[in-house]
Amino acid sequence: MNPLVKTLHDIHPLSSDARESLEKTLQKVVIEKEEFILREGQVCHRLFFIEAGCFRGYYHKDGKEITHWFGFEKDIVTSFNSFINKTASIEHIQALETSVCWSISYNELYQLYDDFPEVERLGRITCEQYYIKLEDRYVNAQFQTATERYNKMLANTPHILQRIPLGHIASYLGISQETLSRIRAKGMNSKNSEQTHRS
Amino acid sequence: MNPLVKTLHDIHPLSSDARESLEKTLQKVVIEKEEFILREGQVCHRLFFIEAGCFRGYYHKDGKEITHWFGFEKDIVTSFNSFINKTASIEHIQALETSVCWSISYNELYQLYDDFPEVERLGRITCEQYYIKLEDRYVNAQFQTATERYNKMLANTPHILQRIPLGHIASYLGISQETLSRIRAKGMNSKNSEQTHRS
DNA sequence: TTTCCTTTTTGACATATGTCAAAAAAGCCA
DNA sequence: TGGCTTTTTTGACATATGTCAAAAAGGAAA
Repeated sequence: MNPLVKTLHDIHPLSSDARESLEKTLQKVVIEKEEFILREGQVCHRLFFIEAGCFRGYYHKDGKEITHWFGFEKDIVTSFNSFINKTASIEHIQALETSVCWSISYNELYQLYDDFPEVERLGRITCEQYYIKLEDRYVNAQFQTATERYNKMLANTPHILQRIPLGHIASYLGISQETLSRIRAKGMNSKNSEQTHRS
Repeated sequence: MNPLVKTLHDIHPLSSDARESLEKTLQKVVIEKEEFILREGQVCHRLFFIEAGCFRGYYHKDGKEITHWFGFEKDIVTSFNSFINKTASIEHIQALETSVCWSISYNELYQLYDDFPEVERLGRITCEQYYIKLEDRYVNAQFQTATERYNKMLANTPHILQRIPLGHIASYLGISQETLSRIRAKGMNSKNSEQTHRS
């Protein structure tokens, strides 16, 4: 079974008709490292489900790149506002590793919503889950110190630290790379010493 | 017609059966200024649609209150994570003015989702819209300066500044009240002089 | 108006983080 | 291995914002 369909089916059961339509619609696509699936200013017409690899979304501010999200295996990637409202995207979406995805267009997805209420339910549930994750990130972002944000990342999503250059991570945390470096240096002596074990 | 039902119907048409069920289910409730509809630690079992009035969501950090959202007329208010996942809420929800709301319980809502695909569609669309708004706030929160955040608020949601004490707004913007006061003082001389016109 | 209470502003100083430049370390590959 | 590039760290200094305390301003009620 297509891995996305399996993931969805585990969240909420799909009829065999819905499964079949989904499988027929999803397109497999391989994106090379550094390649873009969306550029600032374009309208995002597709969703991507990551089977393997990772992506980042970023935009430019004062000449600097601001990375505001990462996507990994089992994540759904799109420029949300652009996809839903058909507006020009403010962000670039770039593969950080050569990645394997399953992709569906806006029109295909909405046809499935019309044909299969279970699919629309999955759409609703998925959106709710992403909302909750974003809300958590939001509270972190605005109301915790940089050190707290880094430590939370170390505790909750250490895989990000292992796969992504620190420059992107600093940007994601909303601090300069130098500040991130200093936060890491301080943490070294204490119990959170896993960084020292890298080979 | 119930104002929430009208708002929903304008987004996506509801069958008369669905409208009727909704109207039957929604409970009108008046909440006094300063009163809470949810306390930290409780599970949030209900959604509230604001017909008139306003609310804030806040939690405590280092002994201080952190306000992380406001809700006004036509907004839907709940502790999202708690409502969806039935977990203890980390936030308090408090009326900032005496408010009139329409309320529905989790079980009632999910019964409507089962009975009427149009209602579930509205649930999906509403969630998508709230996601987009939150994403915008997130990008603001983490990647703009306090002055930029304040000016954006002045441009996009001036009604908030007129209805809510500056202490709450400073907290919402992620800065101290003193810093907000200084930002406002600086803006005074320039074109954004609307604060000076207050009677 | 006068008093009282709340909200907002101002001042002095402390701290976190940013910026720019350079050094050090790590990764890559011929 | 040696040389080249990229990534990460370190240092010196600038700036934004926080904290605490007090003053000023604004609102409500007698």
